[in-house]
Amino acid sequence: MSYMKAPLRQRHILDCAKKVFAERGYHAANISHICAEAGIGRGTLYQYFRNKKAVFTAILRETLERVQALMLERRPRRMPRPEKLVRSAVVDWSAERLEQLLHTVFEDEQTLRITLREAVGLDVDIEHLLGEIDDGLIAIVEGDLRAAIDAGIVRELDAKLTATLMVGGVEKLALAALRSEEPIDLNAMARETARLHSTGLLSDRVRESTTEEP
Amino acid sequence: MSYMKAPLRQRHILDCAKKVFAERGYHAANISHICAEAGIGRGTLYQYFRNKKAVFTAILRETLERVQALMLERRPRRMPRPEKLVRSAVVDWSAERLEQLLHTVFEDEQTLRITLREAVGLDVDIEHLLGEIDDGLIAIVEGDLRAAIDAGIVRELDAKLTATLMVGGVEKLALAALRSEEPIDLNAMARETARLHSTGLLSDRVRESTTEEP
Amino acid sequence: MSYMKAPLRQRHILDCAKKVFAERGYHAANISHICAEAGIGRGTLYQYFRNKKAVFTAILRETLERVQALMLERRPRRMPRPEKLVRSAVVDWSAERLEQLLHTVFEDEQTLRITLREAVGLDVDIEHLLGEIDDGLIAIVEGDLRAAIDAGIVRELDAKLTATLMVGGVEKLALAALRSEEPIDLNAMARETARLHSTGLLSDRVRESTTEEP
Amino acid sequence: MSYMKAPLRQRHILDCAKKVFAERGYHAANISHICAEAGIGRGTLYQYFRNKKAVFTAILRETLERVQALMLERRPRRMPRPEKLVRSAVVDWSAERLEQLLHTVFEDEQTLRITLREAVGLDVDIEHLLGEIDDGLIAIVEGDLRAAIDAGIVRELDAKLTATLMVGGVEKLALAALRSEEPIDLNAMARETARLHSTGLLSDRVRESTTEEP
DNA sequence: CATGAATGAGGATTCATTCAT
DNA sequence: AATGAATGAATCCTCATTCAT
Repeated sequence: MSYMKAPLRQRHILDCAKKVFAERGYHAANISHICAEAGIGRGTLYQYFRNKKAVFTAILRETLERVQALMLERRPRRMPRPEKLVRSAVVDWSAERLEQLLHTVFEDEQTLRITLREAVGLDVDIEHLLGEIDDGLIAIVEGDLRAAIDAGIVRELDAKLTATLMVGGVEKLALAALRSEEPIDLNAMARETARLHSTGLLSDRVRESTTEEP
Repeated sequence: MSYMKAPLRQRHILDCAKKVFAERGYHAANISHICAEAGIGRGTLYQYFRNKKAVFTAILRETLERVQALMLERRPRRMPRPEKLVRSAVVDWSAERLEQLLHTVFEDEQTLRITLREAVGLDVDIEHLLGEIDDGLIAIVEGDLRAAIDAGIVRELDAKLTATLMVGGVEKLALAALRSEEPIDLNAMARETARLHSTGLLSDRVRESTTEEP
Repeated sequence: MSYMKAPLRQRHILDCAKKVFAERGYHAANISHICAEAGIGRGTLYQYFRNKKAVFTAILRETLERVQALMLERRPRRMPRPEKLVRSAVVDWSAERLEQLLHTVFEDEQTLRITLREAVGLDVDIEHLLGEIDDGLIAIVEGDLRAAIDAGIVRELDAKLTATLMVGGVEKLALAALRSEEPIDLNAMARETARLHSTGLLSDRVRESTTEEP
Repeated sequence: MSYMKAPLRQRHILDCAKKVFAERGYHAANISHICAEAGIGRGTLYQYFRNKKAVFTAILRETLERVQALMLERRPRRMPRPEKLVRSAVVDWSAERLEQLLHTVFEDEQTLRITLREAVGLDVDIEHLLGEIDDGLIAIVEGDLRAAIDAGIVRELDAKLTATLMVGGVEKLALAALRSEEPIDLNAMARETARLHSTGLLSDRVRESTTEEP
């Protein structure tokens, strides 16, 4: 095809592959599909990637790198004392943190689709990568949680487990949206997740404990 | 191999296929693997299932049927007035409901693995089945939530969205356990999920709203 | 199924097989189709026929037997002297003979279809049977021709070759009708064939030979 | 095997396939046989043809194309007045036309065998192609007949039906020759067919009609 | 006899990958 | 470097036939 410097072309192939994998899934996506999308010959792809799986893992690895970059970058900052805060402010802050996380990791819908759907259940190596991405996501949320616990904003709880529940919840919202072919609004999802998890389900009418006077 | 009446053999094949699919995933599992596991010739399988996909969907369909049976069966009962309840009791009850749900739907680890991992991202038909299972799970939790809202136990909130978050959360716990090859303790997961979602994250030290006096 | 004496059941299977083979052709017709049509179990068929091919050849053999019976039966009779005859009478007689032949051999449309279409190009044994049927048909026409030549009604010509042309012609008419899904009118075909072959194409205006005076 | 540019290789495969199909028939011919004959790997064939049937129909389609080309090319020319002609000249001319037709359409014995034997009774699509070939052949002969009728050389008759009879006759001769494994002499067949059909069977001694004077 | 459960040889087809040009 | 022609391992699936019940 047209001239392109090697790194540029690699980037180009990766973008096309991401599109094709997102649309068809790993197995249904052929090397031919990717090469056609990229406008290159079938042999050319093999000058940039060792094999099909290498193309796929390269995509996941980019996602993982974004997650890991975020882990380093998002050192928990000092937090205000809880007495200075109202619940709604915490929810807002929490939602923003989650939004930022989701937007960074799932930078486009294709990445979301690949990570949450097409890469699932493929192969041990890919499963491992997926695990690392998940661990990263959870670790980030967990970090925030720990900081908030330390600051007395969040009560004492199992931070990792809680982070897993939160990430799983928000991902399920995304999956449901993927399925219904609605446009995906990560912000709304983050906001709802933050709200529910912060405040909990129970009505104020439920008593705190038995020991309360009648 | 040995003689077996049709319905029995079908059952037998299905059980073996479930095992093989859970162990190797859809694509890596060959018809030969399943037949070897079942101790039958390759042709025999085709007397009971149209093709490989039909075997797989039969497994999912059984799971779906359990979900749907539970939907009918689990009509929400009368609930006590919230003033009669303490939080821990609600959490216990909620956890029990979730446990029951998980145990019924994911009756064994193989089913769990197939539903949450191996069936993901395969094909539109399978995706559709998975969607129905998910919808069922969520609808069941949603029903409980609505009943609790009506009884004043749970505050007013988007029941479906909340149910989705809860189901997603608990499934993520299960997935994480699958990955780490720990034994899977659905009860613990249900319990933790119920606790977190009931009570929320925030410490009591965070004020309810700005308007409160100092 | 219902009780049936052996020869009767064999007959029944053969009739059903004929129907199925005519409708679907040899390869597309499964043993299952035939057994379903006959209302018997798949194993039962093998008590009456050695294998699939034996069923098919049995059908062809019946046709062949009809042809051979006709060969014996249709000894050429005395024919009138040609001077006693007019062309139209000869055509009529010839058409009748051909009609009789076709009706006897192709006793129903299924037989016609199987003999002319479904049995063609299958296998050496079947090809051989088909050849015998063809030879028989041709020999019968040839016999008539020879008798007519001896009687001076038909001019001296290669009787076998001529018979082949006639049989081929009328079969082609039948094949064309099969293709167009028109109802098959063997009588009309016989009549037209007889007429053309008797009289020839040429107009009277074409001179007999060069030596004629101007 | 060795490198070959696409169109050349396609041609090569087609020629080899023709040979194999002619020798073994459609069902007995495996893809492996064809590839072995062509000296290529099994996968290579699928770069040029979608599937086995596509290879076969490509062969038939080439035959059909030759027939259709001939239809366009062979516009009936002016014919002399019948009074200028003698029968033998007409027969010669007619035979030549038929020879030309047969040689063009059945350019080799393989094509003949495939068209008349191996392609018969296979499948609706193939049957349709065969029908088109037949229709073309018949239309060509029919065109000649109509021209000859217009010129007064051939008497008034059903041109299409007559053409069908002629084509069927000559094809039967070819089939008989195929069966007996004699070498196939299309010229001789054309000649005999032309002669018989032109002149008819009847001896001159049969009177034209009853109304003739004694 | 009748049945239908079990079988496995046999073939078509796909597609990632290699390699000559 | 780019191409696309060639490859063949890998696998699903069909269906005639056998045989236990």
